[in-house]
Amino acid sequence: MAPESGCPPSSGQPLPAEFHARPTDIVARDLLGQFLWHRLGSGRVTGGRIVETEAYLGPDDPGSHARRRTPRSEIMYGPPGRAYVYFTYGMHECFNAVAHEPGAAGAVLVRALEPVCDLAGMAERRGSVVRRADGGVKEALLCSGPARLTQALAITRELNSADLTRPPLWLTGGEPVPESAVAVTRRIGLRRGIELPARYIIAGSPFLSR
DNA sequence: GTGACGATAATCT
DNA sequence: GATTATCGTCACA
Repeated sequence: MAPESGCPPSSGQPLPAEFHARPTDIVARDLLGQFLWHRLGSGRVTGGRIVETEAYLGPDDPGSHARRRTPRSEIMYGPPGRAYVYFTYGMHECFNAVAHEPGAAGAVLVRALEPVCDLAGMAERRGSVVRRADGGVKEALLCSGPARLTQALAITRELNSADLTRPPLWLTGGEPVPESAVAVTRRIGLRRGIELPARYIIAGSPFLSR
């Protein structure tokens, strides 16, 4: 699909809540190749194709916010298919999709997108770091990190607990990604639980973090 | 190209 | 009072 040709594309159907009601690591794998969209107050839709995710499990995962059940992590124990947006490092927001089996807890951190719709708006929100000397845009820097993509898509904590099956913040289906294109690594940036292989990427994508 | 470091505030102990 | 699921900048190669 060429960027900006029908944004968002009408072909993709919203992912149903049942998509998220499965083991968290399975959902993290299956979110690769799907689309994340945000309809802004202006009516404009911005978003892209998911190329990198991480699974964060329940109380037994030392790297997960859900290792303790607190007011912040409570949403990870709630119904699958909602947004978990948290604030960290004093300046960054990160977006997760709550995903787990009945009775469990967990969420999938979306770490990187391939930009598809409203690249100009993304560039504006991301600021001078994505601008080239000649005025062009470094597309690989727009959404290549969990805090970068929330900034590019204007996703804030106000969207915490939003229903991801419908606008203004929602997910739609894309072309399935074959196993041969998927790689699994340890998670990034953690102090605890970093050894768990729970980061899923579309190998070789130019839009990954790091 | 790589690696070190400071910014900055919500959340939790 | 300590910690943090990050990023941009700076030094150096």
